[in-house]
Order: sequence, then structure tokens, then C-alpha cells
Amino acid sequence: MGGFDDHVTIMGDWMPPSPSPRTFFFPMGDDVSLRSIAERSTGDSKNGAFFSLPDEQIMPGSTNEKNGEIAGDQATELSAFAEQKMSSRGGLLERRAAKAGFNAPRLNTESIRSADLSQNSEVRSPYLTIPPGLSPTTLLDSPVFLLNSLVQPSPTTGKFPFASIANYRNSTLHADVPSKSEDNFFEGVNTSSFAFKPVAESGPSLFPGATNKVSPSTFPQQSFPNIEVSVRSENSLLSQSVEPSKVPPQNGTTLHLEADFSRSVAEKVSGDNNISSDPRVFDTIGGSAEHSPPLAEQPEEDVNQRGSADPNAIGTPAEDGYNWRKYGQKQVKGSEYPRSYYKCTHPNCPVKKKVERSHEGHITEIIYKGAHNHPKPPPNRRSVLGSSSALGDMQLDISEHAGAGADGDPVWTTMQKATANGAPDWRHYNLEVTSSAALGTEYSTAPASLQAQNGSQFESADAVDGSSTFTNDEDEDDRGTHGSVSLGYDGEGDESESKRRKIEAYATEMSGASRAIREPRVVVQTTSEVDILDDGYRWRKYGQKVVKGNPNPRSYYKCTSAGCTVRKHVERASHDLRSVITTYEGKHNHDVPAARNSSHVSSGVSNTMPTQTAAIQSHVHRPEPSQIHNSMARFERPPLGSFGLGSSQLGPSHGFGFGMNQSGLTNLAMAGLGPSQSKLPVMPTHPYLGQPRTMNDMGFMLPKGEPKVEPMTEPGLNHSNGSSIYQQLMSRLPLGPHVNL
DNA sequence: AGCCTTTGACCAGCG
DNA sequence: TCGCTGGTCAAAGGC
Repeated sequence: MGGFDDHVTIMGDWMPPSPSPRTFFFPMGDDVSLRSIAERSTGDSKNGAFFSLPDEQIMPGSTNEKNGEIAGDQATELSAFAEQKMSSRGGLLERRAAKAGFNAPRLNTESIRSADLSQNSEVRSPYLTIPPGLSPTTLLDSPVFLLNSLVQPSPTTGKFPFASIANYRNSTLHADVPSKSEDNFFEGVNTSSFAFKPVAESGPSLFPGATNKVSPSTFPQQSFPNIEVSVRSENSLLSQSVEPSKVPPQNGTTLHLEADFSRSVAEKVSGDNNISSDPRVFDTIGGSAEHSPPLAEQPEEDVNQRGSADPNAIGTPAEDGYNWRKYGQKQVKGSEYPRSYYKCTHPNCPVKKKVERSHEGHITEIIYKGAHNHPKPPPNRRSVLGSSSALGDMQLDISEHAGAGADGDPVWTTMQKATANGAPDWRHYNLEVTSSAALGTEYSTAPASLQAQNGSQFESADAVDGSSTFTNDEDEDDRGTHGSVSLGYDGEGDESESKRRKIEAYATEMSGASRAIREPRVVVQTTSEVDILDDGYRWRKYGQKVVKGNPNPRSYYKCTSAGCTVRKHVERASHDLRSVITTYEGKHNHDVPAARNSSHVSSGVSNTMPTQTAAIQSHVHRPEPSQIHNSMARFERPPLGSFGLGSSQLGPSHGFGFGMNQSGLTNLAMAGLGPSQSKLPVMPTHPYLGQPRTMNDMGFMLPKGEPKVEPMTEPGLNHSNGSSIYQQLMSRLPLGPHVNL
């Protein structure tokens, strides 16, 4: 994507997340947003837009779709404005100069404002006016700012940035104007605070109680009826840079924001130009100071969305901190650009998103569905750790509180890209989670948010998901622990760089550790007379490879059931084409899905089970007939109970996430065979795999720290279904209270 | 080795 | 029932 490089470049100068994602998040790249908007001026206007404001003014777009389009001349003016901005502003250097004490050149937007206002009376101007001289620095020093803002979890991600105050002070703040917000998005904003009222209408309230200065009593308790939050990114989102200055916005603190129109704006404006297509753009740009509430009034979420922008974050769907797998692309009718479909690759995470990109690669729209039920994966080689400081690392995730859980009603949240170059912006990702939270039927998120916002203390483990990748997904306790760490760091805001590095290093280290500990594998070798895949479960093939040592291609499958982490790869044994080696890995957490056709299930379960059961019996347990029956029963009913319990029993196990049978293996561990023991009864090596075998012919091994269960079946036996065997095996593993063998 | 993207095909809902 | 459409699947190849 063309603009991404620019973005990255800008990122080089990227500063730590603003004290509060909801407070000040401004794209570093002053040019980026501008261009984006310019390029997208022709884009659809169905979503809101974020805008950067020149210098002292931040004018959140009204994002009211009802406002209609902007007159063409306005667009022209906007374009001119953008150009002027670009030309007049030195960009980063200039801002730096400004930060150094110089006033950045101001863009004259008077004409634009007037035009906007005059032509569109309906356009609301919830702009946030940042009086000249307003100093964010001062704001930073403000107790309000520090306590209320710094520790706020990201409205979208619910995460807490690790950026230190020092960093903030040294960084240019960027704020984005909420894109698709309703016209009244900022309506009713208390002038003395950043509190924003959730739209009373169906407007997308992105963040429940996302306020900088909000007390529970003042926090809007209204629910967020909307399920979809639509935030158009490129079209509308303009980045803003904030320049420290001085002005008493609230509490006597002063704040000066220097907004810039980024290149995206320029491009958008210059493009086809029809800015009119996006009322929000119009609104934002045309907003007048008179209509602009004090900076302090700026909706926090608004700022957050923008602020979350991680310049680094986004060119690809995965750059929002989460990992995504693209599973489809479509040219949707009515959409100018193709829509890509992504799924979060995190096990058990139901989140999906639809991304529309322009031909240039700019993201025009992102629609999220569901809420992440896991912390943002730690930055890795592909991640943004480097530039974003701690932003990508240990941010806390309160997505669990988003209401839209894995099982909850999926909520599609439309996001608009905030960056100009098409690179996704952390801001909108923050929005994502927040949106989910807000949109979720459960408003429980709000309290958590408030707590985080109003105080620097995060006493409630529930409020945040402190778990990072190094924590076990099922380990709630760890979340709290890690959350505290993260929060403490963030909340204090005075952490030294070294400390920050330590934390990051720790996160990374832990991350690596977690990676090293893989989920247990179950290797099943069978002579497949029947389709090995026909095990009743649904698998999606996601790859095929010829692996070393076996000329036969290995196919990789993932269970398609939502939330199921089980994966497997299947390959024919090189020495015997009749033998199929199926290796399962992951958590075996749901029942056999409803068959697409009765024959499928029957063949996958009923038909195969007897044989497989026999196989298991002969090799694994040799249970009594009644035991077989029980085994079948388990097979027929969701083993969720066991797993669920197993999860809880698993407790804070650091590391051994015993996949599909956590419960079983956990209990196994309790029985003295647990992986943690690392000392399993080793029996003679299996003739086929050359693996040690444990009692009951179950080969437990811990290759490279990886627990491995290898129930092997007799090659000569007609075991048609390795998967079922696997199930059998799993079902037979000690399940503690659930074991009924 | 594992996972991702691409892309045409398939499926289900709806009018 | 048919066609349209959005969403998903899945084979193949790439990183």
C-alpha cells in the first residue's frame, strides 16, 4: 500500500500512546491523514470521518450522515485548505519546532468554516476548539489529566498504554476526530470535562463512559442501543497533532492543540474532490471556533480513537495488534472497493472483520464483528513493538467486558481507517474494542472504564484483562496480575524508559516462553479405509505442504467450529500409504457439530466409533463394555463440561496450555502424569513412530517441552477414523471428576 | 513447518 | 423457483 511507507516513516517519530487513548491520540504523520482524506473525498459518505484540525483547533466531525453532502465549492476550499496546510506546514519538522517552543504555522480555515456552516445549517459543530496557547503539557501536569487520562484503558481495546508521561511530553500528540459518530456525538459534552454523552440516538456510541473526567454519577448511564458503529477511516479521519501550549480548558489547566491536516486530507480533497460526499469532513473542516467546544470538551473517545493510532500499526489487517487470517474477498455491491474478510487467528476468538480497501490499498472501512476474548498478542517480529514502544505489548484488554463475547451476539462494528495512507490506525482499533464494549448489550464495561478513567487505580481485575500472551487464556488470575503490572506502569506515568524496556522485555520474553510451550499434540496413525476427515467435525484446510521425510503431502486443517482451537495435519505415512498419520493439536472444546447431512455425522461418528472404540480399547484402555458405552456417551455429548471445569482447574498454569484436553491433561498432571511433571512413565517405543510409549499404549512424550500424546493404532486394524480415535483417546484421559471411565 | 493470501466456487438468505 | 448478494469455503501457491 502506497501510503504505508509514509506512515511508517512518520512512525519513526511516533510517540508513545497518549496518556489516555481517549484523551489524545494523534497520528504522528501529519501528512498522512491529509492525504487520506483527499484521496477519499470521493468515497462513500456513509461513515463518519476524523479530521485533523489546523493548529489550535480540533474539530471533530459531526459525522452526521444526515447532514448531507458538502457543497462542491466547499470541497474546493477544503482542497485549498489542505494544500495550504501542506504547504504552510512543515510537517513533522515544523511540529517539532513548535514543540520546541515555536508556533507552528496555522492554517486559515475561516473560509472553509464559514462555508460549511452557512451551507449546512444542520451540520453540528461539536468541534473542539483548542485555544491558541493551550498547552497539553500543562494538561499533562494536571492531576486530572494524569489520573483520569493516563490510566484510561483504551476505549477500543481496553488496553492501557504503557507510555510514560515523559514520553507523552516529548511526543506530539495526535488526535483524531471520531469519524462516524452521530451528529450529537459530542452533544451535551460537559464543557468542563472530556466526558461525552453517548448518543441518544441510534448513533454509534463507541465508548461507554469514555470520559476523561467523569464520575460514575455523571457518566451517562444510557445504554448503547447500537450494534454497529460505523467509522469510516480514510474518508474522514484526519489526524491531528497537538502542540503543547497553554490555555485553561478545564480545571485551570491549559491545553494547546495543534492540529494538522494530514496529507490524507489533502489527497482526499484534491482527489475527486467531492468532499461533499462526506458531511463529516465538511463538518470538521468547516467547523468554526464558535461552535467548537473547549478542548476539554472534546469527547474523550473521540480523542482516543485518534490517539490510539499507531502509525506503525497498520498497513495490514494484522497490524492492529491482532493476528488475522483472510478468508475471503468480495466485491460487494455498492461498495467501491473490494471487501476482504478476516478472522482473528487467536484460538477461540470469534472476532471477524471486514475490510474495504481502496485500490491504492487504503482502508476505507473496517467492520468488526465480535469482541476479542484474548489480550492482544505480544509484538513479535511482525509486530509494532519497536516503534510503538509498549503500545503493542502489554496493553490491557477489557474485551471480555465488551459484552460481545465469543458466544455473544456478534456485533459488527464499522470502523473507518484513521490514517491517511491506508494503514490501519491503532485508534480505530481501540475503537474496535470499545465499540464492542459499548455495543455489547452488557454495559458492564462502563464501570470498568470509569474506574480506569477516574482513578489511576485498577483494582478490579475484571475491569481489565491484564493477560498478555504469556498468560494462559484461561487463567483469569494471571490477568489480574499482569493487569496490575501494566496498569501500575501506565498509571504511574512516570516510569522511566528503562523500566518500560524492562516491562517490554519481560513481555517479549514471556511471550517467547509461551510460544515455546505448545499445546499438546495427539498423533494418531491409522490405516484409513475411510476418509480421515470424516470424523464428524468440520475442518478447514488451510494449507498443504510436503514435509521433509515424507513425499506425501501433509494437509493442514483447522476445526471450523467457532472457538475451537483444534488443528490437525494429515498425511499418509511414507512407508505405508494406507497409514494415515493425523496429528491433532489444540483444544477439543465442542461437540460434533450438527451434520450438514445426516450421513456425515453417522459416518463420522456412529459408523466409525465402534471400530475406533475397539482400537482405543485395545491400545489405550481396554475398558469394560460399559466403559465403552460411556466413552461413546461422552463422544455424543459435548465435552464442554469437562473442559470448562478443566479450564478452571488449570488455573494459573503458566505455560502448559494443554490444548484439547486441558482438563484431561490437567487432571493427568494431578494424577502424577501431568506435563508439568515432565516425567512420564515411559514405555517401550512404539514401532511406528519410534516414540516412547506410556502405560496403556499411550505414548506420552515431551518433545521440546511439548507434551505429546500418541495413541497409536495397530496398522493392521481397520481404523477408519483417526479423529475419532483421537476423541476416544481424549475422552479417556483422566478427567478428574468428569472421568467416568 | 506453519500459516497466510489469492481467488473461484459454494452456500444460504432474501426478494 | 430463480437470481442476486453477502459471506464462507477450500485448493493452490507463496511467504
